[in-house]
Amino acid sequence: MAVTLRDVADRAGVSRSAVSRTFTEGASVSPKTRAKVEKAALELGYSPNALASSLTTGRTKLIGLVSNNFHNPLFLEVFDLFTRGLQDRGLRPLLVNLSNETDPQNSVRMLRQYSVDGVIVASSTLPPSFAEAFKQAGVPVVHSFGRFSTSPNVHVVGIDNVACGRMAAEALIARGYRKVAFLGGPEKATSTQDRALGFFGALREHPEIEVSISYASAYSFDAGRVEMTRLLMQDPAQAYFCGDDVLSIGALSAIEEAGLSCPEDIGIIGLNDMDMARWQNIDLTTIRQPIAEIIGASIDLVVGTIERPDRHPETRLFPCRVVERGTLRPVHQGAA
Amino acid sequence: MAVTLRDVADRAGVSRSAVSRTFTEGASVSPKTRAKVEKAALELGYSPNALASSLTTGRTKLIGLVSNNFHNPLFLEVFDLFTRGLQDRGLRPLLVNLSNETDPQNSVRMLRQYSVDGVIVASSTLPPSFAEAFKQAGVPVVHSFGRFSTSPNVHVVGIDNVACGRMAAEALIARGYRKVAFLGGPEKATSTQDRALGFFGALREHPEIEVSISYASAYSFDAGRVEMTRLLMQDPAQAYFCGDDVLSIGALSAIEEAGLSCPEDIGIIGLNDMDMARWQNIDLTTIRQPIAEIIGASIDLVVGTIERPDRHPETRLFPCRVVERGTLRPVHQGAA
DNA sequence: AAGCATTTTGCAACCGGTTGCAATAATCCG
DNA sequence: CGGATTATTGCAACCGGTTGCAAAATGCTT
Repeated sequence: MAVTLRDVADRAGVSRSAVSRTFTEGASVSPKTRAKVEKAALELGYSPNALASSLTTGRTKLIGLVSNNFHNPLFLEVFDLFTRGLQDRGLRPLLVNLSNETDPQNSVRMLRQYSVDGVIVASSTLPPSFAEAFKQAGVPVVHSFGRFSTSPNVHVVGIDNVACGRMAAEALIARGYRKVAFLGGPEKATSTQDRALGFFGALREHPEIEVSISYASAYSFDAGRVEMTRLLMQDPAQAYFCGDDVLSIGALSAIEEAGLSCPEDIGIIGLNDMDMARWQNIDLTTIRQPIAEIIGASIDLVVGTIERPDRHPETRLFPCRVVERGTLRPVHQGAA
Repeated sequence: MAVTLRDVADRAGVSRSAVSRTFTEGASVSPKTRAKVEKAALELGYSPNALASSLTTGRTKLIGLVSNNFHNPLFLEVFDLFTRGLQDRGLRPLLVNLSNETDPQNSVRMLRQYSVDGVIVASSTLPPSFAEAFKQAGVPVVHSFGRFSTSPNVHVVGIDNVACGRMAAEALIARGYRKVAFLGGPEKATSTQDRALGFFGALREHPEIEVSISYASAYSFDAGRVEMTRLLMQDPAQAYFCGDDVLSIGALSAIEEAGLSCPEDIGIIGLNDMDMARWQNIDLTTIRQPIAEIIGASIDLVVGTIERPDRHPETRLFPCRVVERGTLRPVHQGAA
């Protein structure tokens, strides 16, 4: 069936070790035998079995990529960058979809059965304990898009959600809004809590500004739309900081449907800056998460931890910035 | 380090074979030894190494999932369904991102090194030769979202693009549009060509309707917007059949920006029915691809081919249907 | 209790590679 | 050219499992 080491060795008239060595970086083979082996390998169409070699080397170059965000368009970009980044380093992503799974143990067991070299948990909604379960099992792990912690148990890469909340508040203040609100994602998500913390923290210094809070049931278009529809029936704020871009677009839809317009009647600022946010018929003012940097750092960390497993857990947070578009009125208008 | 078969065997006081058999479906083990083994395994936290066993069984339960569509939101749904569907059958997707790759040989080699049991090529833009390269290499393969062929070399699952083109034309005719156009994706993509064929085929029976054709440079928002902007400066049609939903949204953006409105001034019908199409502020009339069925069938086929490798190549096409929303005027208005 | 059919079990070889070690070959040096 | 040094090579054991086969144990029948 498949052509093996032995076949090549026979045809080249050398030992199996010789063949193995020609395909092993930095092993000792004479140019002569190498040539013979390569010729035979080419003729037979041989390429070494990565799984068999992993048995002795202990490395599979497989990386578990675990996520539960298969409904947020941002994550298509995330998967794109992760797969490309891993491939560029000769690593292979084994994708795990956690959509209706909550217990980490199944994933841990499965990924250990496949001897993954490391795991990347890419999710802002999974609890820290999820990634920690991998660490517990002795698998190098980093939690991407995770929550900041001063004494982390695992590597965490992401953004400073508290700072983002503050940044959003400041953006609204600078534009002269006097009645603002936080329209968060699911209340229990730690990212939501952190952002609320920053948001209200910044506003505490501005007692003249009226603030309120509510939560959408999910980071989704529908949830954003439903919640904004509800808010509009009461006494809406002048501007909202929404949990993420998808939620924001749902809110925009509700605003439009109510015959109001943005930013004239109500301002919206989102978070993520997914590709779609720049589409001219959406044109969402939002806070940009530098996902390429986050993903690059995540890969660096997991690779680093594979090389030095005892490496100290580390948190890397990347700065975000407001991307000015069309759903918030310009700054100068609101100058006091 | 990791706990192995031998450790369990020692602790349970049985042979290694006994342990192996307890973890092998349908092997002969007495209840007594099974109990001993399970106890020991539990105490040690043992779970069998899938890769080691694949060496002898010849099955890895790894499936290569190959795609180059990491910028079309539809494919997030596609990846979600594929990963879930594969997981449900105990298979593991090894994701391969082909974004800037055109030569299949690298992917073939890599996936063979990992002894994948099968490969799913999920792409509407890759040529048939890509999937065929896997077949050539003896790897069971199915091309999802591929092109119809009467004598296929590999399994193909998708939609009948010619029929979709026809369906789009009929939808426009039924709504009384007298001047219609095809706004395709990249001209060289076979899906584009097939749809154009169906579109113009249906319109041939209606010589009273004026038709024209143009192509966007990619299946992307920007490309759709650019092309529609160009079209609007000339003598635009009353309605357009766009290559896909993303392209359509780009076109909508251009129409809106030109101060025109949809469907009053210009009608648009897309293709795919990705989740976003139903968002009320997009509300795109489109042709629905039944992606869940396509993906289910793809998985069935790849699994079937793994079991019977000599299975005859097969093409499965699923019917599409028009999803009535807000970017085409209603049917009755246009009744002759 | 003996005789026979069935299960259960362990041995050992094997899956496709890697690698330490000792033997062999090549190279260098005076 | 001989001896010392270094590079190359093959053997054999091993990685963590599976499996055919024959021996041992069990169950059944009379």
